[in-house]
Amino acid sequence: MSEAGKQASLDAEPDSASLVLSEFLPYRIVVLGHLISRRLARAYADENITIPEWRVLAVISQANAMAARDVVAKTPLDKMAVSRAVASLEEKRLVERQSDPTDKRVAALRLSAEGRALFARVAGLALDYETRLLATLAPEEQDALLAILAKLETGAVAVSPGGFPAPANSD
Amino acid sequence: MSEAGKQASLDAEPDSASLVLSEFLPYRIVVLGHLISRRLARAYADENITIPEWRVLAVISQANAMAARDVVAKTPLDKMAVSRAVASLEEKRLVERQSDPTDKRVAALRLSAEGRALFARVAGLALDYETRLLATLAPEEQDALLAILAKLETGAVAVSPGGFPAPANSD
DNA sequence: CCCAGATTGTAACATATGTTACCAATTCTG
DNA sequence: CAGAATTGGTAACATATGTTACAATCTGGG
Repeated sequence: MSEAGKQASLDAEPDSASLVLSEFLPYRIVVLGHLISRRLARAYADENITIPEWRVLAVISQANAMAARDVVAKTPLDKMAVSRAVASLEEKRLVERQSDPTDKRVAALRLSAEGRALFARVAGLALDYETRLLATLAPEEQDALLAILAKLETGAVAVSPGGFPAPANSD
Repeated sequence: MSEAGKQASLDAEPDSASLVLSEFLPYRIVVLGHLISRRLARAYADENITIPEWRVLAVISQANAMAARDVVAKTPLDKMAVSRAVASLEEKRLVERQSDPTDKRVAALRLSAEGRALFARVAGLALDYETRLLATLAPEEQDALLAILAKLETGAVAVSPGGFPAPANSD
């Protein structure tokens, strides 16, 4: 009932094109991401803000004012996540919301003075972390990383496991 | 009450070393990770397994049998996550658990035939995705990426935002 | 004008993940 | 061989995240 001794022997190497998790590139990138994310979270844990909140702060800080939908556009957060983060930031008096008279659905979001101060503090730590992280790489590697990241950011969206080119809903 | 016109003007570039989220390296890596994670999830969504479950399958598949604690060691999942994933996999008859007579706390985990088959299917898609993703890079870049990843994996653990060298609890 | 979409944001629920505490089994120490 | 300390695993709760549905606008034809 079998070809040449090809039964599932207990110690044989797996013949289905082996996938070893620890060497699987996408997995390694994902895990690295989690790791970095957790390290960074320490920089704002003291300030009592979450990751989505931090992202919202960072994006708003780049403009004088911005609608929630713009935060959605500039961020991997969906609108519900932004809604929650903004609500929380507003309670903490870090963000102020001023409703737009010409379109009552929208409200302009801007950082309060405290919000700006908090952001500055955290940004300092974050940039410091970035510097330290980059310092573990050789200068050529740092350049290479930027180029590679840019390509992967594009590629990861375009490419799909099945082979089909990315279902309409393109994150 | 001030040096040369250094007040916070509304349109001035932020003088606290500006952090632009979209150019912030750790952020980019984290987001790329999420993106890849979601793409990959499509490969097993059809098979109705979650990410932790997939990881457990992948790790177990590399050995004939393995205790839950070993999965914890080889994975970024904590023991609770592994416990849940294993429970679910057992219900789906993808993993079998055989308690160890010499140490009744431990149970050997191994893939069922169906588990092995499912893993092979998904691994195929996953490896395919990896290939496609890598194909967006030039050959030198592919090599560079591996080297860089290795360094960052080490570096991200060692380095902390504050400057202090990594609190005991080292993920 | 006014109605058929689209857009912006939130409520309310379902899942998933993290945290703490704990039990049972084992090992260590004298 | 008693405790005491450690280890493997899970229960039970708290929190976070994802999903669906919807209310309140707004917009663009006829």
